[in-house]
Amino acid sequence: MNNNNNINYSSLISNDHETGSSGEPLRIFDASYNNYSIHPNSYSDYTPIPSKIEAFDYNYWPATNTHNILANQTIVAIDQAQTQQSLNPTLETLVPIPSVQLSQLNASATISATHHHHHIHQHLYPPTPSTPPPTCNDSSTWLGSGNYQALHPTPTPNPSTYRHYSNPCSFYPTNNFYDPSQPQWTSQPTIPIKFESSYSPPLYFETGNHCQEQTSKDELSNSPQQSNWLKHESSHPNSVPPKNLLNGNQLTFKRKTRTRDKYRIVYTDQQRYELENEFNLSKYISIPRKSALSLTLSLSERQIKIWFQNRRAKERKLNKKRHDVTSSRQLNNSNDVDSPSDGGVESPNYYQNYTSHDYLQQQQQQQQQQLKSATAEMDLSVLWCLGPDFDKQTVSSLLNDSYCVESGLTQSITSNWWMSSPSKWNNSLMHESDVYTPRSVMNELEPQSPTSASIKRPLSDASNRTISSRSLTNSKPPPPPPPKLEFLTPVRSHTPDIYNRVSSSVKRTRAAPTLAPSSTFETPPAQAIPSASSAIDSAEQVIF
DNA sequence: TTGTGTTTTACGACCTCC
DNA sequence: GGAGGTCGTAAAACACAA
Repeated sequence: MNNNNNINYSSLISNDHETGSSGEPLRIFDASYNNYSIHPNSYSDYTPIPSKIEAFDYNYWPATNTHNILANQTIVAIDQAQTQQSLNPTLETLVPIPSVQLSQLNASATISATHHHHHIHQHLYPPTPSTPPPTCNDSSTWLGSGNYQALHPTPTPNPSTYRHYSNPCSFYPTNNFYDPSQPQWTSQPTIPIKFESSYSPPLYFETGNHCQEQTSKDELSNSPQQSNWLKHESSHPNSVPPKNLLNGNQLTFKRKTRTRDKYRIVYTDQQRYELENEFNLSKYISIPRKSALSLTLSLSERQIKIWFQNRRAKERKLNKKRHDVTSSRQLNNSNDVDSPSDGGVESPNYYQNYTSHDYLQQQQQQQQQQLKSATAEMDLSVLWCLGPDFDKQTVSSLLNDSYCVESGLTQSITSNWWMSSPSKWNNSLMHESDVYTPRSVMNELEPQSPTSASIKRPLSDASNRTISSRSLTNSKPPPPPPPKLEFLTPVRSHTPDIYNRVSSSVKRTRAAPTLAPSSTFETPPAQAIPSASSAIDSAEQVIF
């Protein structure tokens, strides 16, 4: 399979290569990031969260306002100096740090290793942290006084002993570094590094044991022997690997298995939140966006890609579940229309009949029950901003954080805080060329019509590639969007239903490939973006 | 505290497209 | 052949009832 891949491990680390190759400079967080509060989609169903799996369903994740909260310029202002001081000069040169530079950049050694087979192309766990792991008391981490993780109740295990790889503190890079206690924590240069050689030109490579824990099978399969063993090992977990896999040389091969305790990490709420935001805006991440998110969240691009894959799978699962429930309901509908036979899953009709008033009421009840605290008078829109997947303590902590409330939360619900129209944006704050911008903002800036998008985002953007290429062979119009459901949110979205960029109805199915490949392959960017883009265009015409 | 079910990361196999 | 897609699944992390 990939036996002939003689990986030059000395050339695996580079700075963000994709950015350079794509021609689209990285956009680091921008102050205007905070300004976007348009709920990214008008897919406004509401689910009373009967189960956790429904939490993100129908995309009522409050992309905008949560951004407002968590990336609030005021909140992170304190961090600016520290962050920029600690940033390495290279990064500063490449990406002028905006005021809302996410401060994890100073340790954003998002490093992924080479892979040479399919999507095994990126290490998930970079081997070389650039700085010692920050402590949870590190004031230079997220959100300054609104320190995110300080608000997050995730316990802080002893790094030397913790076995679960929840972030020991707020720093994202800890997600990527399995073992912060390793000596290299203190011995490596402070260089944010990406480690994904599928695109990257070689810069340098740090050999040593730090790669051992994080290297995947395929990535290490640089010899037939190793490959064969790894293949064999997958079915014989207890077999003994060849010696050269254990301690052969500097590249001490040690398989990363799924059976070892170091199996997966848990993303922080902030990371998940950003990913959810991106997902709400587009079910498929483009290469530039992936690169930007990678840098911003200190996750490898592979992690982001896999997260999106898993997220789509979750969406499909939910849709299927919903469809099944709807079908069963229809069967039983003649006898008992109101029978609560959903088991917690709502039909589309349910969503349609579920008004925002109901939502607010239920949200209020839920939160009052959950918090059981002085938050009885909380502004529901604040809670809404936090999204469904923030745990109760996080919500409570944020609500009780006066700094947060004063600087971000309350602002997020005011009508004039968010400048919904791009024309209102301060151009001095928007330098898209060097500033990471949420996709929702990008959408406002760059309506992704098939023409303009493909021009503005050339080759590196897979979405646009598919727009320009696949759409040529796909004469079938995109499927009609599902019925939109009204959901009056505290900040009413202007954005059209980007959800419909991905239509599960055109999903390619392996079991029944009855349609022509060009029309059955799930290529949402190709099939859906044009319609969504035109909708965006028309929506912006309304806005302006 | 423990058992159990669910959700979240991550991977492998296999697919299509370019 | 490489990219990213889905699908199925492993296993950690988590939630919650008993």
